[in-house]
Amino acid sequence: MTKARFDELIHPSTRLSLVATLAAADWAEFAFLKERLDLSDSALSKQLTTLEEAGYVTTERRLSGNRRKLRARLTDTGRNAFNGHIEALKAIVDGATAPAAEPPT
Amino acid sequence: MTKARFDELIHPSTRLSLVATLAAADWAEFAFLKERLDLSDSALSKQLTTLEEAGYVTTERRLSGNRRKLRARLTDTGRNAFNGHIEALKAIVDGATAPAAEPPT
DNA sequence: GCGTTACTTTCCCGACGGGAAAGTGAGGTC
DNA sequence: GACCTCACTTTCCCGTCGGGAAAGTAACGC
Repeated sequence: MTKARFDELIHPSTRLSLVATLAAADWAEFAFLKERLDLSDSALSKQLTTLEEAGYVTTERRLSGNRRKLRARLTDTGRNAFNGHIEALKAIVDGATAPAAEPPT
Repeated sequence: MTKARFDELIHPSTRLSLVATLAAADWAEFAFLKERLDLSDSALSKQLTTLEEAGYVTTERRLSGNRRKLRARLTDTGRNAFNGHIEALKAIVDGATAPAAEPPT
C-alpha cells in the first residue's frame, strides 16, 4: 500500500483531474486530455510542463496516422505521488468520520 | 446519498482540513482548530470568515470557564457541501481506476 | 519556401493565501 | 471608571498561481 502523502502539486483541481485521467490511461493524447478536461491549449500545455518538471509525467511525440501527436503518461513517481495523495485525502475524510483525536507529534 | 459536487471553496487544502475537522466534531473551538491545523490566528480567522460568508459555518461566542471562546460548527449547508465534495473527489479517483469513458454532456 | 497543424511560450491579469501588525470588544482588575 | 488583557479580527502587503490571448516554433505536406 502506498504511504499517505498530501501532494500540493497534484491537489489543485485541474491537476488532480489531469493526473487522475492519466492514471486511468496508459498513454493519453494532448487532444484527448484537452477535451476531457475542458482546458485551453495553453492551460493544458502549462500543466503538463509543470508535471513533467516534477518528474510526474513523461511525454512523447510521434506520428499517429500522418499527424504529429503528443502523448503523455504518468511516470512511476507520478503514480506513486497520486496514490499517496489519494491516501492522504482518505485520511482527511476518515478524520471527518472518526471522532477528533490528537494528531501525532 | 449526497450528490457529487466539486466545491472549489472547500477544495484548497487548508479549508479541506478545516471543514473535515468540523465535520468530525459537533462544535470546535478556535484554539483547538488553530493547533490541530497548525494555523496562525489570522489565517484561521480568515478561513472561518470565508466559510461563514459562504454559509458553511456558524460561530458562537461564549464563556468557557471565565474565558471567552469562539466555537464554530458546520451548518447543514456546509455539511452537504462537504459530503458533495467528497463524492466528487471519489468520482475523480474512480475515474482513475475505471477505464477512461466519455464524460456526460 | 509557404501554409497548416499542434502545441509552447510569453505577457498580462486578477484571485488567493499567509505573515505581521494594528485594531476591536468583552471582561477582569484595582 | 480607567486601564489591561485576552481572544480573536482586520488591514496591509507580498509572493504565488492559474488562465486567457496572442505571438512563437517545429515538423510536415505540398
